[in-house]
Amino acid sequence: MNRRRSTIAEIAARAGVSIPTVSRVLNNRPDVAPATRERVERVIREAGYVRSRVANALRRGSSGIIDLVVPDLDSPYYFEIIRGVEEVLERTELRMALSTTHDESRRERQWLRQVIEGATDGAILVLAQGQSDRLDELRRHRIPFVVVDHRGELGPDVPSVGATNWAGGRAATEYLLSLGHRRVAIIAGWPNLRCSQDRIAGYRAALEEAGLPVDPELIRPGEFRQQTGYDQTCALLALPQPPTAIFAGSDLQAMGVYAALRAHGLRVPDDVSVVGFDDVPIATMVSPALTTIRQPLAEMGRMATAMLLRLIAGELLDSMRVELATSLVVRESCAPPSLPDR
Amino acid sequence: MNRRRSTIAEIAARAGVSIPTVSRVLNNRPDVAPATRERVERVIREAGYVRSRVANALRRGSSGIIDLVVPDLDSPYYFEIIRGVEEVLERTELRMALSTTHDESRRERQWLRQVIEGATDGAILVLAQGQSDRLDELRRHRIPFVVVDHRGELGPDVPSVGATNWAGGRAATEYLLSLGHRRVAIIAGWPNLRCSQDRIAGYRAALEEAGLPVDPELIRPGEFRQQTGYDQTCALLALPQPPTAIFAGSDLQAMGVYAALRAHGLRVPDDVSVVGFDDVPIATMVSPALTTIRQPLAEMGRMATAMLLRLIAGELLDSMRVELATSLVVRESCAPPSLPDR
DNA sequence: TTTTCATCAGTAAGCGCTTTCATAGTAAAT
DNA sequence: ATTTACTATGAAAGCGCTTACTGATGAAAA
Repeated sequence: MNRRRSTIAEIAARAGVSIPTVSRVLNNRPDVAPATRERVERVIREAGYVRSRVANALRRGSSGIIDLVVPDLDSPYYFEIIRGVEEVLERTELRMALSTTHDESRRERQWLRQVIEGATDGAILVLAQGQSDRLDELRRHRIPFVVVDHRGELGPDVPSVGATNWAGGRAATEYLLSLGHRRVAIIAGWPNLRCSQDRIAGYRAALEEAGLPVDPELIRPGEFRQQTGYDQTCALLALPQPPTAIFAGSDLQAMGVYAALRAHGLRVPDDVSVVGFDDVPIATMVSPALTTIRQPLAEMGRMATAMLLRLIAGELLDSMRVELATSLVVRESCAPPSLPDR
Repeated sequence: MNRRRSTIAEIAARAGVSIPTVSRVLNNRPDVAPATRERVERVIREAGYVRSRVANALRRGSSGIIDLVVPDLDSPYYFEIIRGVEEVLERTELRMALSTTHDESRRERQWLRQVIEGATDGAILVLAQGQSDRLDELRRHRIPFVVVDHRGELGPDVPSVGATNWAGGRAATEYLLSLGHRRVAIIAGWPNLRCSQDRIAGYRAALEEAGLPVDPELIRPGEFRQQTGYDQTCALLALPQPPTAIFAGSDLQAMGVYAALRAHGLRVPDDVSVVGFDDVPIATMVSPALTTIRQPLAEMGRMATAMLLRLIAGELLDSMRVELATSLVVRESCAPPSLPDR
C-alpha cells in the first residue's frame, strides 16, 4: 500500500511526538511515559514500520552480518560446515554472507575488500592460510575472525577450530592393522594442508608403533575429490605389491576408490578394505556403507561461530585453538585381508 | 596500524581537497582534474582507505545484498541451487545472505523482518509458497524477488524459475516402459509441492499413453529424503504384485530405494530398476550408478539470480515464468524386467 | 577587450537513526 | 511558598557518504 518505507520521522509526526521519543520506544528505553509509549507503539504497528538496519549500522558501525568464506562450494565438506554456522546464527539477529574464493588470490582480495567495505561484524574462514596477509589485514581493520581447518602454520594468536586429524589418521590405520592388514595405503590431501600432514603423521605413528615399515609408495597426495581417489587407487593397484587396505583422505575420495576397485573387478571389503574421512551423508548411502573417520564438521561450524560471537562481544576466548575429536565409525567397508601378504 | 577505519574526510584533509572531490575520485566521476585525481588516489592508496558500504547503502537505499532463502540445508538439492546463485553473484559486487526457514512460519517472519530491516536489494526464495502473505509483503516493500521451484499455485506476476517436471516424470516413465516394465511405481514429494504434482501427472500421462492402468497403490508420496525412499520401497515390496521398477522423486530417495532393495536381497537393476530425480553428485558415486532425471539445479540458481539482477536494475523480464528442461540421464540402474508379469 | 562557456572544486543538504544535552513540567522536600 | 530532584520530551549533532547547487577560474568566441 504505502510505497516508500516509512521512517521514524513519519511515525513521530503521526504520533505527535519527536523523533527521539520514537527511537526510545523502539529501543525499549525506560524513560518514556507509558501513555506515550502506548501511542507510539500503536502508530508503529499501524504503519507497518520496520526500522532501517542500514541506518543503524551506519550509526553504530556494525552491520549485523557475519561473513563465511569457503574455498569452494563443491563438496559436502563445506556444506556441513555451512550448516553448522547457520544453525547458531539463526538463533541470533545476525545474517550470514556466504562467499567463495576458489583459492584465487584475485577473489580473495575482492572478498577482503567487500568484507572491509561492508563493515562485517566478523568472519569465519574455512581452510584459510594460517598466517597470511589477509588475516593480518582483517586484524588491522579490527574485524574479528576465526579460522576453520587452517592450512599451513597457524599464528599463535589466531582463533581457530579444527579436528584431531592426527588421532583420526592413527585410529583409521590402527583399525586396519588390527584387522590384519599389513600393507595399508593412505590417500591424503595436498601436503600444504595442515590436516593432511597431521593425518599422515598419525598414519605413520600407527605403522611404526606396530613395527611396520612406512612405504613412501603407499602415501599418495592429491585433492580431496573423487577423481583423486580413483586415480590414486589405480596407481596403487599397479604397484608390484598393492595394498590390501586404502585409507582415503575424504569420503569423496573413498567414492573414487570404490569406483576404481569396481573397475578392476575387486570387491570391498572382501578384496580391499576402505576407510574414508569426514563422515558426510554419502558414507551411509553407498554399499557397502563406508567405514570412516568422523570429523564433526557441523559442530566445527557451530563452534567457530560461537567463538566468533564471543569475539564480537569483546569477550575473551577460553582457548584460541580448539580441536574437536574425530572418531572411527565402523560400517561395512573393512574386513580382514583375504590373503595375508608377507 | 591505524586503528579506526579512515574516512573520506581524512583523505580529503590529507590530500588538501574537499570531501566531494574525494567522492568524485572514488566514483570515477569525470569532473576532476587529472593532477588532483592523481594526488587523491595516492593518498587513498597510502591510507589503505576503503569506503564504507554501509554509509553508501544508507545514502542510496541499497545494501548490496541479495537474500537467498531455503527451507533447509539438509540436501544436495539446495546446495546445487546455492552454488548456481553464488556463481553469478561472485561476478558482481553483490553479496549473498543465506538463511533457512525450516518451513516454520516463526522463522519465516523473522527472516522477513530481517530482510526488510536490512534493505535487501532482492531475494531468491527456494520452494516458497507461490502466493503467500510473505510474497505480498515483499512486494509491498518493493523488494524484487524470484521464486525457485515454487510450491502450490503461482500468482501470475510472480517471477519464478522451475524445471519441466511434467516432462521429467513422463520421460522417466516412458523410459521404464520402453524397457518392458509394466508395473512402475513412483515415489514423489508431498502433494502440496507443485513439482510433485507435475511429475505424477507426467507419470500418469506416460502410463495412459501406453494404455496401462494407473494403480494408486503405486503412487507413494513422502518427503524427498532417503528414509522415505526406504520406507516406501518396503511398502511397495509388500504389495501382492510389487513393481518391477521404481521412479524416485529425488536421488536421495533413490538411495533409500537402493538400501531397501538390498535389505530385501534384491539387485538393481537385475531384479528392480530404479530411476532418480535431480542428478546430484551422489548419483554417479553409487553402484550401480543411478539413472536419473537431471534437473539443472545449478542452472536454475543461475537463472533465478540473473532474473533477479534484471529486476533490481529495473529492467523488464522477458518472461515471468521460466522452466528449464529436465533430461533423462541413463546410467546403470535400469534394465528390462526379469520376469514379465501379466 | 568583453562576453560566454566549459572545467574543476567547494558548500550544504540529507539518507534514517541514536544519543548527548538542555528544558519544561511535576512531585517531593524544605 | 520555595528549593530540590526527577521524569518525560525535544533540539541538535553526527555516523560516512553522495549529490544537487554554487562559484571561481581560464580559454574560446564575439
